[in-house]
Amino acid sequence: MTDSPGGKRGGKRERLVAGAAELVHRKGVAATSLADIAQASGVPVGNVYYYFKTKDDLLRAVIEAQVDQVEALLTGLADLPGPAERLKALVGQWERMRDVVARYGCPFGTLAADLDRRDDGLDVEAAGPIRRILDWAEDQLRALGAQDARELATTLFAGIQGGALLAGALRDPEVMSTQVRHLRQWIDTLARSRGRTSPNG
Amino acid sequence: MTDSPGGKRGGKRERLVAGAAELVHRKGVAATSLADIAQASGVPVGNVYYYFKTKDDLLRAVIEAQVDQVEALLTGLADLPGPAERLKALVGQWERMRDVVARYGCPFGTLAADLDRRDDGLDVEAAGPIRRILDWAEDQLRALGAQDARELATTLFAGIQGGALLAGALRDPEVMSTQVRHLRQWIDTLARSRGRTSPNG
DNA sequence: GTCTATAAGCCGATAGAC
DNA sequence: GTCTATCGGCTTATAGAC
Repeated sequence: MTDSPGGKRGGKRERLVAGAAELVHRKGVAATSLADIAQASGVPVGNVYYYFKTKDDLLRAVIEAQVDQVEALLTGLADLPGPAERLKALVGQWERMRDVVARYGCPFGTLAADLDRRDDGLDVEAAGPIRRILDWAEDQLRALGAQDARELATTLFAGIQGGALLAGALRDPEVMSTQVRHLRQWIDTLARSRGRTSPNG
Repeated sequence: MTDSPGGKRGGKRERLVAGAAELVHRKGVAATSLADIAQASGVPVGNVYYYFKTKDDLLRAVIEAQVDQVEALLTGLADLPGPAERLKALVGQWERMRDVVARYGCPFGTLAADLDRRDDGLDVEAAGPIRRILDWAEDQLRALGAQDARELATTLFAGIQGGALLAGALRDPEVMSTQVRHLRQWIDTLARSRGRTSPNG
């Protein structure tokens, strides 16, 4: 942030990415203009193109920031003693975000949903954060003794994303909390009786 | 639909609503222009405003069409012998739509997610189809003997919507199918042991 | 590196001929 | 009722002064 002369940037690139991430989350990709982002980031409109060649380039940077964010989250979870604790701490993240989620949805889910209607590469990239969480959850569930870890990870994360979508549509943070509580109980059940294949039964 | 002279309409209104529904599903609300809709519906651009005063008015008609669609679906399910059969037939709908869902998401979920970022009335209206399905599922689960029918309905539909979102993000119809299979098993478990409160355990 | 000014095109919405 | 032509505004992106 504090740059010496000759290479000074003033963190404008970072501010643009952060501003884009927030606006894209709140208004959606198509409804967010570069002018909006520039203004929210305190950067002149035309100057955006010095840091990002196109709007898609800026979106790519937002996705990369999300991937870093997920990576940092999962790294922090690694300290916890067991896979069940780690999985419950993961879903706890959406409990902590419940008010934002109930208003604008899950940042990862909404961005992926926004961009997966495309056909260029950006749709695949936008699924990165989700894919990373699924892979990690699969590892934890396997460590927990689950046979069909991938399917269980999908069901777990589908519960989170579906809960986030319904909480947003109904404008009710309680929906997210209820869903998180159910998923925590399910993880406990799974931890107690290892090797069970049915995620819901 | 078949009009006599003096009041002839040629079904243009219906074609506009159908075209708007399809394009809004595939490209999203903000990315779909009235010109796109008019062209897809075989109606001149300026003529759209004879049938709908604004773009939001047309969106409102799309939502109403979705509500009718949900109502027809649920009415068809009423013939089935028991609540468990009806619930399993409901989730079976997303299995049948799996290819579309894996490409463009669930029509109800994506439209609700698109519009719930707003603050005008349209965000609440867009949640109508989802709310209707939740209410119906709650009734079925209560008939099945569940104590916390509303929470179970939320968990069930969250599983569907989350599965649809993940299937879309990962571009994998199998994700939707796997999720539907899990939910069917869960309904069976629930039907066998009535009164259990935990949806996953 | 930073910023203003503006190009070129698409948007929702309107006016008015037929 | 139907359609063409078009307005004003906003969009992404660029040119070029400083």
